[in-house]
Amino acid sequence: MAKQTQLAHCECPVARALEAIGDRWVLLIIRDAFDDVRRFGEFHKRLGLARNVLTIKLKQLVELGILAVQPASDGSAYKEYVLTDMGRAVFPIVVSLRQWGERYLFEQGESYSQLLDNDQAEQVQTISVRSRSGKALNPEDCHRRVVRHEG
Amino acid sequence: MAKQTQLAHCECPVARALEAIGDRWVLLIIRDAFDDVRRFGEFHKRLGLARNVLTIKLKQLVELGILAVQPASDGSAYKEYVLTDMGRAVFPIVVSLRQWGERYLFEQGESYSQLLDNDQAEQVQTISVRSRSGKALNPEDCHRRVVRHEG
DNA sequence: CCGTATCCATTCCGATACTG
DNA sequence: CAGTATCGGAATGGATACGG
Repeated sequence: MAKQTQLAHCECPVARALEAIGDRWVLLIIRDAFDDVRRFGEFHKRLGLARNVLTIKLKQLVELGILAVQPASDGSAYKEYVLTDMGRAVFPIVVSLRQWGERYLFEQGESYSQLLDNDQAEQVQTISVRSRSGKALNPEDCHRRVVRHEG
Repeated sequence: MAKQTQLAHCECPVARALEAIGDRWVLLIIRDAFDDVRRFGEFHKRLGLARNVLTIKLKQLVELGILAVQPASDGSAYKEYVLTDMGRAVFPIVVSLRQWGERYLFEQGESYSQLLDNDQAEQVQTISVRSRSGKALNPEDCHRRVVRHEG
């Protein structure tokens, strides 16, 4: 709790982001939401986590503004959880995690799921950090400076 | 433990990546390593976590191959922890977390640290997912397919 | 200054049972 | 099917004390 408060008020955006979504279940829920999963039971089935935990995580995500609750599209009595713009903006985080995992965490011959674009059915580009001019940047090509947020 | 094993053997690279580095402290240690922090005491001072915890996290990161241990560059008796190529490859993950945090987690007037490139001292590009042809892709423009890892 | 070992509080999570 | 309430075990992390 003390730690959470620290991070949440920290001026490092990385720390704040981790405070919000730096949680295994939360990121996996968002990953599945990108796969168009919307229903409680569907999340539950795919993730295999306890239902009470899922309840809590979904609630957190709604409070954070990452998911929004909608009436079910099929007319059933239940809710659906859909990504907001803020939630959809997590996409590059999930994809960069994915690409790093693909690259370093699989042995020869193991199978894994790849991300393809719908148009060409080709793998997406490997995400990289780029300068305004488009040059790929390594960690040592960058530095940090404190500024004031102007909306 | 049961959960960890599940995720670690899962064929989803996102899940595996989270299993490895989906931990607040771990990612914050890597973030500081990008800031050229190398020493135990320096990590400790900047992160403010308990020393025993730091010991464990550093050991994990070394085992994973994200950090490597070196003799101290200043001739002192102690170790230094430096990023490997695998560790440096985490850069886009940290930067995308940063950009998402900047965008959604700060109020007007709050200050935060920004990432600039050394050459032009301009903010880096906002990270996005792109097709081979360079087109920006939204989550719904993509799909997944299972393949076999060929080195 | 670096790192480890022990102890304890808290948190997290799964299993289960229950409600609508 | 969707969601809540309770409980117990496991893991996490902080404080502290100790050794290199």
